[in-house]
Amino acid sequence: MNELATKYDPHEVEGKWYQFWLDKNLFKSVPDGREPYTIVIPPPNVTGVLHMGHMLNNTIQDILIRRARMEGKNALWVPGTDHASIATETKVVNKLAAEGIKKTDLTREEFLKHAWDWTHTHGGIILEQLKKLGASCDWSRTAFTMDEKRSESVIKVFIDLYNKGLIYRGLRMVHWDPKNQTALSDDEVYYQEEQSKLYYLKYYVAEDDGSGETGSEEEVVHRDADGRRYAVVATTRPETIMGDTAMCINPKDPKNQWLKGKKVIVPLVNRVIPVIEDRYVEVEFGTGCLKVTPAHDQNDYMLGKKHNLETIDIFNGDGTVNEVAGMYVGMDRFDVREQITKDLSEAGLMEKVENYTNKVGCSERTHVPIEPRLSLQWFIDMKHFAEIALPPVMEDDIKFFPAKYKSTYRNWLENIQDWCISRQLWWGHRIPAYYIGEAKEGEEEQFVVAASKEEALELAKAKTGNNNLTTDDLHQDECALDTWFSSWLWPISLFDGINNPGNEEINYYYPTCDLVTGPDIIFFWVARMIMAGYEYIGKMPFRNVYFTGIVRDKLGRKMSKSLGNSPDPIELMEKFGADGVRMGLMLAAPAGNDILYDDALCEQGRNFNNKIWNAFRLVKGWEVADIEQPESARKAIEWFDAVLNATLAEVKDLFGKFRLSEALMAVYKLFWDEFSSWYLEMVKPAYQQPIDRATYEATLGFFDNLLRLLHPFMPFITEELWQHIAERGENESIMVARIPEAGAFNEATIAAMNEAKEIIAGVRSVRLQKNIPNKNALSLQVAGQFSNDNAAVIKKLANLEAIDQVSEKDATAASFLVGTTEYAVPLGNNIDVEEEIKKLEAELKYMEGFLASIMKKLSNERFVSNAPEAVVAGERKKQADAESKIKTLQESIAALKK
RNA sequence: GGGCGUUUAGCUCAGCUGGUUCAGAGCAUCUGCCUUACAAGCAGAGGGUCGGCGGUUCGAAUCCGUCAACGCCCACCA
Repeated sequence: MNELATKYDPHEVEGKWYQFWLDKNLFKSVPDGREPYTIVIPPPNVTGVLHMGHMLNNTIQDILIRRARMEGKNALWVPGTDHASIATETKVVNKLAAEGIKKTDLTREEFLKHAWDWTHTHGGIILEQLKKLGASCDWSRTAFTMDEKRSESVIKVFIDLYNKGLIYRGLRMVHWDPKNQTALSDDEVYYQEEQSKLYYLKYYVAEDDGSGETGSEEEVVHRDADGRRYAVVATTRPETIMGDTAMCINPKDPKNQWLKGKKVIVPLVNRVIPVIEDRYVEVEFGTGCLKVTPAHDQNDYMLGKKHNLETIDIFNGDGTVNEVAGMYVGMDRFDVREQITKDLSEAGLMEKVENYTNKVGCSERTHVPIEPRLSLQWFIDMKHFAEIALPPVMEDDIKFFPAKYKSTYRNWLENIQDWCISRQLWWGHRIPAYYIGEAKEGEEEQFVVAASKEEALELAKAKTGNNNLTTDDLHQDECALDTWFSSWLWPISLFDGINNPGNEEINYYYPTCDLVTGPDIIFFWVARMIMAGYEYIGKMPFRNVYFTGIVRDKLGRKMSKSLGNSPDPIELMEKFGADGVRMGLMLAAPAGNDILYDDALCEQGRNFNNKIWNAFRLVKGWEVADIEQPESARKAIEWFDAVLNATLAEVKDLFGKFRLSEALMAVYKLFWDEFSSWYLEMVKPAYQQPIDRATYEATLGFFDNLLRLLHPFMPFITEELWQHIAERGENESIMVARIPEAGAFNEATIAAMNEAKEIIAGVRSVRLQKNIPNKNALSLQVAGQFSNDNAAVIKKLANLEAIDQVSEKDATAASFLVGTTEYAVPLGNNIDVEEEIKKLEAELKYMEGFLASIMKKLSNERFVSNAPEAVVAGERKKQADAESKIKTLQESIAALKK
C-alpha cells in the first residue's frame, strides 16, 4: 500500500464518489415493501446561497437519512426550494432599480417575468452546493413552492378553507409606505432611532364651568387663568389630532381620577370626545393621558375596537391630509406637524415641548417613515387550527427535541392571533379572489373565490343573479399569499396529497419521520405544518422535530454579512474536505444549543479523517502469513469485539435521542482511542514481520464495521476506504451496506482490559519518569491479586520480558497501584529513593483522607439506618479497599526506608 | 411587559428519577518523544469549593426558595 499518500486528500475522492452515487441511483426512492423513512428539506430560498446554518441543518439531515438507509429502511430525502416572496421580490426590485427600472412603472406581468428570469438564473445554486456537502437527496423529486403542483395545492387549499369559513377578509392595521403607496409586510420595516419631540397638548374638559372640586391630593388638575380645567396629553404626533376619537386613562392612575366619566375637547379641532379607561395606558408615561386615534396607530386601533370608538381616517395614500380632517387639507403630514405646532402654541393649547428619542418605523424600500393604515386583508381563523395542533405535541405524538420547545409551542397556540395571509407583493401565489365590478365608495366589494377566472364568473353570476356578467367585469385580488401559506403544505404537497388525495406516494411516505429545522420558525412553519397535516391528511406531518441551534462565531455573535464573520462554506470544504467540515459542525452541535463555530473544529474533523486514513494504511500494509495467532492478538480481538458492541448499542441509543454530537464523539473515541491506540498496537506484528491470517481478517472485519458506523457522519472517506478493504462489486456501495447491529458482549471482558490498560499506562509512566526507552525490555512485579488473562497484551504493549507474582517487591522498584494491587518495576540502582518515598507518602496521605471521610459516613448512625443497603455496602467496600491500599503503601514506604 | 431557558475545568458541553471514587468528555495547556500508519502524530500529566445565599435530607452539581448575570422568542410604550 505504498501508493497511498501519508496524508488524506479529500479532493481526489469526494467528487468521484458523489458522482458514483448519482450514477448508481442510490439516492432514489420509490415506494416498496420496506419501512419508509422520510425527511423533507426545509426549503431554502430559491435564489439564496449556502450559509453555515444550511450546512449544519443539512449535515444533520444527511446523517439521519444515511443511517436510516443503512438500517435497511426505504430512505427518502426530498429536496426543494422556496419562492420566499418578500426576500426574492426585494432582490428583484433592487436589481431592476440598479438598471434604472422602477417596479411601479411595470405591469404585474412584466414584473413577474423579471422575477422568473431572476429565479431561473440564480435558482438552484444552493442545491448544487448541497451536493458538495454530500447531501443524499432524491434529486429527481426536486420541488419548488411555486411550481405547478405546489401552486395548484395552494390555491385548492385557499378555496377549501374559504368555503369552510376559515378564511375571511377583515380590517387590519398595515405598514403603509406613503411614497410608494403600498402596504409593507412587517419584515420590510426597520426601526430607526430618531431625535424627535414630545408635545404636551391641552385638552379642555367639556362643559366645565370651572367650579369643579379638586379631588384628592394625588390628583393633578390643570387650570387656566379662568379656572377652566384641562388635561394634558403627551404625543409625538400632534398632526393626528383631527383623527382623535377618545382620550384614555388608566383606571388605576391616581393623578387622573378626576377625569373619569368626563368629556374633553380636542384642541383646535374642538370636537368633544369621551374619556375612556383602559389598563393599557402606562401611568408613568407623560401625564398618563393618551390620545386615541384608531385610524393611525396599531394600539389605538385595538383600543378603538375594544371601546367601540369611531375611526376617523385623516390621511390620503400619499401621506397628505384628506377632506375628512377638515383642516390642513392637502398638506403633507410633516408640514402639518410643523404648522399645527405653531397654531397650537398661538392658541395657548401647547403646555410644553420636550426632546424625545423614539424609534420610527421606516420602509426598507423607500426609507420614508411608514404610516400605520387600516386596510382590508385576508385572514385565517386560527382557533380551529390551534385546537387540532396542540394536543399531539403536548401528548408527544409528535416529539420535540429538545423538549423545552413544547412550552414555547403551547404558549403560542394558547394565545394565537388570526393569521394574516395576504401580502402586498406580486411574487407569490396570487389570491384567488375575484371582485365583481367596481366597488362603490364606502361599500365593501362583492367577490367570489375560485381557481380560475372562468369558474369565478360562474360563481359571480350565481351570486349576483346577473347572467350578463363577463370576465371583464371581474378583477382578481392584487395581493399575493404569505410565503408560509405554501410552506405549511410542504410535507403534503411534495407527495401531491392535496391535488390527489390518497395516492400511493402520500400513503407510503406520509407522515414523514424527522423534521430538522431552526427554533426561530417554530411558529411560522412547524406549527402550521402540524395544522395543515391534521386538517388535510388527518395525521401528523412528522413524528420528530429536531431543532438545531444558530451557528455563531466563536465569540458568540450571529454570523452576518456586515460583521464579515461568516465563513464561506464552499471554501471551508475546499480547505478541510466536506467530511471534515461535517464533523466539525457536528462536534459542536448538541441539539438545541447554539453552536460557536471555530475553524479549529473543522481541523479536528480533518485530523480525524487523516487518522482513519493512516490506520487503513497500516492495516493494508501488513503481509499475511499462515502462522499461529499470538495470544495477545486473540485477547485483543475478544476485547475489541466487546467494546465495539458496547459502542454500537450506545450509538443507537444516542441516535434515538437525537444526541448526534454525542454519538459522533462515541464513534470518534472508539476509532481513535480504542481501535487505533489500543487495538492496533495490540495486534500489530513486529517490524517487517507478517501477521497471522485470523487476526488480519478479524481486523479488516472491525475496520469494515467501523467505516459503516462512521459513514453517516463522513460519507466520502468511508466509501473510499470501504471500497479498498475488499473486492467490491460494481454496484456495491457502503451507502447501502448495513449498519452493524449491536450484539451481546461481556462487561467483564471490557473491565479486565481496562485494568490491563492501567497497568500498561503505569509502566509507561515509569519509563517516562526514569527516561527508559520503550525498546528496553523491563520486568514487572505484582504484589497482590492479579488476573493473568491479559498478561500477553500487557507484556507486548509495555515491553515486559516477565511478569512475576511476588510476595514482596524489590525495595528499589518504582511502584504504582491499580485497584488494590501493587505493581513494581525493578530498576536496580536506577531509583531515587527520596523521591519515591515522597510520592508514596503523598499518595498515602490522600488515601488516609479518603478513608477518614468514608469512616465519618459509616459512623453516622442515621446514614447506616436510612441509606439503601447497596449504598452502605458500597461504602464498606470502599473502606476495605482503602485500608488495604494504605497497608500496601505503608509497607512500601517502610521497605524503602530500610 | 409576557413567556421560555442558561450559569459545571482556559473554551464548548455531558452529568436522566438525589447515593457505585461523581466531579466527567472533547479541544486547548504543560512535559517527554521525528518509535518504520499517522508531528494533522505518540506517550504521560496538571486543571473546577458545579454562579451567590438559604432550605429539605443521613446524603445535593442533581430537589425547593431567593438573589445575580446572561441568552432567546413574542408584544412593543404614546
